[in-house]
Amino acid sequence: MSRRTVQQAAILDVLESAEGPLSAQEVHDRARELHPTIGLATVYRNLARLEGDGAVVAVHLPQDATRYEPAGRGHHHHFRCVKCDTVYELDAGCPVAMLEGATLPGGLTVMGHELVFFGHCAGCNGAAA
Amino acid sequence: MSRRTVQQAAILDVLESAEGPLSAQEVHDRARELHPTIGLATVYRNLARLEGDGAVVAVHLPQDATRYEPAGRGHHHHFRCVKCDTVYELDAGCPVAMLEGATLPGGLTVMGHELVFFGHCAGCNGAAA
DNA sequence: CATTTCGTGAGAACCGATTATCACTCGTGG
DNA sequence: CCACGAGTGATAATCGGTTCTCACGAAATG
Repeated sequence: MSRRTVQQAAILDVLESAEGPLSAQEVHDRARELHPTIGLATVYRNLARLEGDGAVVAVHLPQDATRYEPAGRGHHHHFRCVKCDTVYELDAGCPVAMLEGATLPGGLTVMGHELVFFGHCAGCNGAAA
Repeated sequence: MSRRTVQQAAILDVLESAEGPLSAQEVHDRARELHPTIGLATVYRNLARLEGDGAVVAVHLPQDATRYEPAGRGHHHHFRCVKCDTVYELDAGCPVAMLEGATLPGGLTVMGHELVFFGHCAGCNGAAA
C-alpha cells in the first residue's frame, strides 16, 4: 500500500495553488520551497503515481514537456505566454465543444480536442521585448 | 548561393502531395520512394532551409515531433488519428478566429492559437481496436 | 576541362525529458 | 519501540528527435 509522504503532499499542494498546469521541473522548483531536499526523480515518481490514482491529469501542449494539473477541473483550455512560457488555465467556456462526437468531412470522427492560446500575459504585456 | 537539388525537389513534392503536415521521418520515408538514396540528415537540412526561405512552415502538435507543411495555405487546423497517428489538414473554417487580438480576463493578450482534434480517421474507424 | 564550393549520405554526437539504479531513510504495522 | 519494506535522493542510463562531422559527389564558374 502506498504511504503518505511529505513530498507527495508538497507536490499536490504546489499543483493546487498553481496558475495552471506545471511541468515536472516547475513542480520540482516550487516544491523545493516547501521541502528543500526533494529530488527531481521523486517529483516524477509521485506525478506518475498521482496520475495513476486519478488525482492529477497530464496536459500535453505543443513544444513543451508534459504538464500536470489537479484532476476534476472540467473541460477547459490553456494559454501560454510566449515570453515567459508560463501556462495559465482558462475558465472561459469552450467554443469547440459542440464538435465533440461529430464526424467531419472525410470520415474523421472527433473524440477530443486540444486548444491552446499563445500571447503575452499581464506581467509580460508592458515589459520590454 | 543555394543550389537546386533533386533532393530538395523531392522533399517539396512529398509535402505538397501529403494529406497533412509530415514529420522529418515521414518525409524521409516518402521521399525515399522518389529518391531512394536520400538521407535523413538531408531531409532535416532541407526542411530547415525551406522554412528559412518561407516555402514551408513548421507545425507543432502536442506529443509529437515537428511537422512541416507547404506555406501559404491560410489559417487552418489539424486532426490526428489516435490509432495510426496520421495527421490531416482540416479545411473547415476556424471557430476560434474571432478571439485573435482579444484580451482575455486576467490581462492575457491573444496573439495566436493552436487547435487540434483527436479521433479516428476513415481508415481506422471500422478497423479492430 | 579544372576549379571551387556547396550539398549529400552515413553515422556519431548531442540534447532535454524521463526512467532506472542503488544505497539510505522514514513511515507504518506489529 | 523495531523491523521491514516502500519511498527518497543523487546520479547514471536511456530515449526520440535533431544536429554535427567529414569524406565524397555534383553543380556553377572561368
